[in-house]
Amino acid sequence: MQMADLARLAGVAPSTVSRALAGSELVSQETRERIKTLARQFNYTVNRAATNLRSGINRTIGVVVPYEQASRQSFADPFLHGMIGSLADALTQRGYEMLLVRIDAENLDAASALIDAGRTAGVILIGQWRHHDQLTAMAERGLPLVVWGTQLPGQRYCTVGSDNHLGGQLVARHLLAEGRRRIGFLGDIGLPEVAERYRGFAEVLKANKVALPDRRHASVPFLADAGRVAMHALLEAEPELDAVFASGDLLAMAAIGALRESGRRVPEDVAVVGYDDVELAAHFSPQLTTVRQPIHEGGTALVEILLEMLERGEVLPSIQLETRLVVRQSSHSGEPA
Amino acid sequence: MQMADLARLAGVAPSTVSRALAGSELVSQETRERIKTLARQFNYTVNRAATNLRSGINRTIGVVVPYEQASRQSFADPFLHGMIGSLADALTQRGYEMLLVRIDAENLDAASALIDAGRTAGVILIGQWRHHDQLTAMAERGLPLVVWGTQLPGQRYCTVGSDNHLGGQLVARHLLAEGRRRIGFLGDIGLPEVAERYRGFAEVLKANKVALPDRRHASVPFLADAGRVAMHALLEAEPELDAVFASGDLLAMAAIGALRESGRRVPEDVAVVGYDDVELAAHFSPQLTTVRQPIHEGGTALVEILLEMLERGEVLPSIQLETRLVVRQSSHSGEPA
DNA sequence: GCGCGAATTGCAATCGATTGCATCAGTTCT
DNA sequence: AGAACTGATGCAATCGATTGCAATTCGCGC
Repeated sequence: MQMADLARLAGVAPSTVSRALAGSELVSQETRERIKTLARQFNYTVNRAATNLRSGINRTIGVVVPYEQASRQSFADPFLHGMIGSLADALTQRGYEMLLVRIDAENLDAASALIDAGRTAGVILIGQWRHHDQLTAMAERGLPLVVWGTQLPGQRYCTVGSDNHLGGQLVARHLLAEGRRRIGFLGDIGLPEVAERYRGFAEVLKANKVALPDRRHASVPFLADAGRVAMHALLEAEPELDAVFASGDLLAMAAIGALRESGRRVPEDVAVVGYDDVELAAHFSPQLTTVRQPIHEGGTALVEILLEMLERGEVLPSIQLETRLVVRQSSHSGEPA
Repeated sequence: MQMADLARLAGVAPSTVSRALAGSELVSQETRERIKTLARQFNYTVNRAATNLRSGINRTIGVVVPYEQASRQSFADPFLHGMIGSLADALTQRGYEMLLVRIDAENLDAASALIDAGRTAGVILIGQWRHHDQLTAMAERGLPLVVWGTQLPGQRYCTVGSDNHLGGQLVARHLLAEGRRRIGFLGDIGLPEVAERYRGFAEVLKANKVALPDRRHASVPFLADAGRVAMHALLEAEPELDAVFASGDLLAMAAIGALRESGRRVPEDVAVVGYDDVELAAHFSPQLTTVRQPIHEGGTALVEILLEMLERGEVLPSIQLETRLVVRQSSHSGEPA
């Protein structure tokens, strides 16, 4: 069943059917209704590939979730999940479709093939990973691209994200105020976002003359198992640890599990702070202190900026979302250790 | 830049370029290499809409995640998230693309438009929701469709899922063995999967002459907040509750939070069992006892069955995945209450 | 009664690829 | 040398829609 068939059934030309289904005013109200009804009756839907080809209009957006060969399955992070949900909703609401694509993080510019092939109108990339350079190159080729991540100096592409540097500072100040002094850090500073969090965090500690030796920093991907293992290692290296800043809520939760296993209480013995404020953070036990990244606003912003870039044909400036610390139980004891 | 341009650059006909890029043996090895190199140099990628239109081949699959108007944002469930990740990986690995689509759960057959429009080759639907009838109608129209859900008697479409009935039984037996007698249930039995879990659960209780009055059953969607509220309500109605079976891990976690708030200990005062075994279940505290749904296998099975259905052009039989109880801390106390 | 404009509808070219068939050069065989 | 065949490439129709422009109809004013 195709447009020509429907045209025959309706006794009109295909062009009229095309216009009618598109709701064009050029077709009389009556004909329009008649054709639409007929289409519904016969389960006819306009072929998307043909429309796309002829009109050049494409209303699908590629959402790229890179994976790292090394740390198999980077899809386990609840923050990432929330972001995908938020993007799906934002795109659907604006009448766009969402193509979910996984590519190798070592080869981020494979994402540009989506656009070159006319597959998607634009691309939303989740995370900068280790390839700032590739992203810059893509933006300079004029590819419509928006990245969830942190804003780096002199950056040519558009990012949306929280103020990671500030976030790190907030955590450090909070833990210091809680009287903690032997503070560890969990996260992979090879990733720009994490690096910024670490930078803000380390700055404040330094300004307060609190040491942050290397042994208090465990490099670990966003995976629960890895987090647990890393936390145990951290405790081994520094048994007197009294607080941990995990660069993601998933890591924070895994860390809490490990701390419990080692016989420590949270927050009494060790305070834990996460990053993201995923939905479960408020329902975890103990409820998780964390830096809130407004996920819903983030998804909406990514979509809106990308769509505006498509319309205007130019790269728009990056955005930093409101970033604040949400203090809950995991870091807040009446009597700090 | 399109195929004709590349043909001109290479000094050959477009047809040759087409064959070369498709890796056809009809083109000499040498020409093929030359054209491929040229294409790479100029960032040329074959237009997908055109290919799709002409060849009729479509390698994208629609993954449909329904939402319920009533319980806003059904995208918060970690099990759902894991499933999406698993599907994305399985599809990518087989060279398919994944279109993530949200539709109104009241109108599931909107999913068929994806296929009618040639947008996707087939559809994977997550959850049966309340519209068994619509799904049956779709399958009878011959739409390539696979559903994550539970197998219902006389069903005409293909489902993949755990053995929900067995799962419910396992939970009941376990809780009884732990000495629990006043057991509550959290979940919406309007959903077939949950209904089956409840059926198995209730059967075993009945067979053991343990009462399951209505006041011990709270109907609640898969949302953390709702779970928390429902758990409090359950405690109000039945303060002596000594166990809860939550029909999803998210609900179980929320329930544990609520139990703590009410001053009860888990598992000493109240045992909690979930369903799904999401990744975090093992890292929660207390570690969550739950019925394992093998998510990775599930995603793989959904994809493989759908692809085979596309190939064979017929509906394949449903599958029930291995279903077992994973006993962890949340339900297992040395001395049951 | 004729011309003119507005409202509808139809014609045919077009989007960017794919593919059956024809073509052509070069070998091989007799 | 000519026929038959093989391997590589080109020609042109085709996929299913959209859209600029032409054509038709109708009402209305003069």
